[in-house]
Amino acid sequence: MRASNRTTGQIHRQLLPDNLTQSQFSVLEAIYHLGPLTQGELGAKILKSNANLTTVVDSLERKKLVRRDRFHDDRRRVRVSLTSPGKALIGRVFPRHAEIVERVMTVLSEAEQEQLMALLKKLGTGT
Amino acid sequence: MRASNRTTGQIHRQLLPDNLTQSQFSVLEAIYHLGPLTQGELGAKILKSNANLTTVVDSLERKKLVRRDRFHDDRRRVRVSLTSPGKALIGRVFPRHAEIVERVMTVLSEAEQEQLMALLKKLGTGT
DNA sequence: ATCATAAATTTCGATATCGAACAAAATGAG
DNA sequence: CTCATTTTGTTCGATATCGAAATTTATGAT
Repeated sequence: MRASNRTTGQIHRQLLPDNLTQSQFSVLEAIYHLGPLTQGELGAKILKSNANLTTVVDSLERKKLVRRDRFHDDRRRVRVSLTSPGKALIGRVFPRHAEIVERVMTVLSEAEQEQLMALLKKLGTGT
Repeated sequence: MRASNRTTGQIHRQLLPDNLTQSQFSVLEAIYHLGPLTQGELGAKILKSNANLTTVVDSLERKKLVRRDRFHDDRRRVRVSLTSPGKALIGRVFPRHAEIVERVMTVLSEAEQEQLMALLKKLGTGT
């Protein structure tokens, strides 16, 4: 938990000036790199509940950073995509984010990073 | 994050029947094993802000699981200690908790657990 | 003794976050 | 086709959680 807090803490701090929470950032980043996604898909991606996704996407929509559209062929599903301000924002913020993650992780050598990934993968999937 | 979620998720699930959140449990557990602590000390221990500790201790106090006393020699500080129902509850819940952590962690061998601890310690302290 | 500063806690305002209950839409069995 | 079931998302009620401002108490310098 301490390692996790330290890492996400630094990530969160760099998002503050842009008034983004970690979840909001994660949603923007997911769409930025994967293209428009369903709320369900976003939930799976950022490891949050569907109920929570409703709230987070609401807040992003209020800020005009994303747009919601119903699918024509399955009207239960919502397609979440970036607006141009949203695209501009994440395009500006993401590089700094990548730098920070990079910097935090350089506490460990390449080999150690690989080891850590392997161990956490085991622990995370339970296999 | 996935590893952290899986672990804390299982911990949280076992606390649900007793209406305890993870933070509430962490506070009870800390006092149970270390004796009465200050809210500041509790915050440092469970890695949460002082503001948050006020809320968590409030909820535990409402349930009569802990007691708050001001120190006589420094009335700014609050001493948080277990009531007898609190002691009974944590005494009952903790063993199950330990089992679950144990079970989750046995996905990794002893050696792997040591490795993981060492790597996370580095990452967590930034050294 | 007095006052500026520091420390511990609380309050405030804003989101996050979840589980459960609900609504709407799709699907599949007969 | 029709109804039960499943899927997707929303709403509701509760707590967590933080940073910043406020409050109370202690401390140290003069």
